[in-house]
Amino acid sequence: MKMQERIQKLLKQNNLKVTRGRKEVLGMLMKHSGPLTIETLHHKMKGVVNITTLYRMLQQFVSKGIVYQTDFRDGKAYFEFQERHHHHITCTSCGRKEEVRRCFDMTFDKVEKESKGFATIESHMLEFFGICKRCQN
Amino acid sequence: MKMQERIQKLLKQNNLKVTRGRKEVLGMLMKHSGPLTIETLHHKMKGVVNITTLYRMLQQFVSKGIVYQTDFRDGKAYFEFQERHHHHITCTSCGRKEEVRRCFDMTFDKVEKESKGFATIESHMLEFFGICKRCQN
DNA sequence: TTTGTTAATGCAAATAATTTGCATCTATGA
DNA sequence: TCATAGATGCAAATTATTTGCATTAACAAA
Repeated sequence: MKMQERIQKLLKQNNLKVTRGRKEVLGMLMKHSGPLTIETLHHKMKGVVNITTLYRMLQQFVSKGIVYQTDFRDGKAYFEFQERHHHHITCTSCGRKEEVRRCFDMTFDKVEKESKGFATIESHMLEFFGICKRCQN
Repeated sequence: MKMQERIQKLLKQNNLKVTRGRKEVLGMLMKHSGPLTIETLHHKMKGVVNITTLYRMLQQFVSKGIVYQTDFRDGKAYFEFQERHHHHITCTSCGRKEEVRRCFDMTFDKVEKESKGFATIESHMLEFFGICKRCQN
């Protein structure tokens, strides 16, 4: 399936109007591998969408589960479209990031069952921090 | 062991000077259960430490592994002193939080082994999001 | 195709979070 | 007691995020 077609489907499934802005932003996230800040994303899309709209758009994408939102302890939010769900390790010295392909979803089912106040877990965020080999030398 | 004694030990072990500010801040984090923002912490300690110092202090505590830093997708950082390491579920509707006592450290060892670029994982951050039972009704 | 409704967007401004530079002070080891 | 590196405070700058409101565009129904 072509990307534009896929984006259209994805938006409709989530009751979101198919606008030029959304198509472009989702497209950019799909093409780009790795998490992006709003600022960077805005830069990459110069002129296409206002930064306020970007904030609102991404909030929606995250709440619909289309986009993964995460945090690398540097004071800004990161967003990533994930072909397969995954996480990251970040070097606390240089910021280098590596994908963590391992999936923890099975363990997470147990969290749901053990919770008193929550019936459903919709999403999670998991990030690792360490010193990369390059920085260690 | 008394709390003040414990704090002193904790700071010395981490090559941090034992200052009044650090003792008070760590003490406050220990007494309070649950994650706090810098803003809230600053409020609770009115007059004792400057907010800039608080930022620097907490950054150190986190990098030394004394304090757990996390993120609840609301644009600010949260800090928690954890007697036993744990995580949280947050309601995306009302913000209510519940502790997740389950420990994932065994699984995380595997992440370390499987990584190419990182030899040691120093910390991680794991947060769950969903709708709490109260909001579901 | 036209129209009405509702959601989406842009813009300007406000607010909130975090960082920086620099001068001063203080904990601690010699 | 003294020297020094690290810790702190203050003011200001920077960066991230949100709000209110007016305008526009998507799309379902006529």
